[in-house]
Amino acid sequence: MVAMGTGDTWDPVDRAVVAGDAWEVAPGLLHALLCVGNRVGRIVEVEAYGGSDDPASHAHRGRTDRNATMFGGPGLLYCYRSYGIHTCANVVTGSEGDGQAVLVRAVEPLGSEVELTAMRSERPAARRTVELANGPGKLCEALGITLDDDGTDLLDPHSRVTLRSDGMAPPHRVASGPRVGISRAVERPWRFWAPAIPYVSR
DNA sequence: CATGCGATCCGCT
DNA sequence: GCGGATCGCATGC
Repeated sequence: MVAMGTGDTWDPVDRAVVAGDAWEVAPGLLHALLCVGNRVGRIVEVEAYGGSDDPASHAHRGRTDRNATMFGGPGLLYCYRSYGIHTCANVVTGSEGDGQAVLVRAVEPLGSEVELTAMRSERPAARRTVELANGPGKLCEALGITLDDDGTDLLDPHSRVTLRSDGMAPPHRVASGPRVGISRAVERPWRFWAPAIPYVSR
């Protein structure tokens, strides 16, 4: 059985953890907790996106109104609208001005039965718990992350959306492969996931 | 189970 | 105008 508790049961991760390059930070975020109030998801799949040197990154062509948060400094939450419909959530990494971020692609839903019920009601299409948050748009809908949360400091314990750790270490072995849904820089194996976990995407 | 497509936003061509 | 860091439904095997 998983640990139960509210989102503020645990401390936010240290900012130094997310101050490195995205491709180095990303696997270390596996098993961390993405918390929105009492809704909690354990991160089981991520993708790293670099700054101007990464053709697949939103930051590749520099700063715009949409991606400004990517340049705002490590620990911020960068939210963007995908395909006109879905919201995706990223943890900004590196140094201020870099434009690096880690996309959260899937979480294992945790929290109390009350919160799990709330998440299921957000996603009636999910027939099983495994399908609740096994995709970047799905997890935002299940947890209640919207574009209004863009720019949130995930490491401020008082923020509505936070990045925390309950002490569980990242997986001993991390699986990696090409990022999903991109056409450039496909050769970079910057998608990372916890192997043998049923909550990953696709 | 595999493939196709619509929804509909943002940034670049 | 078009191509995405997507998802869910419809269709057809």
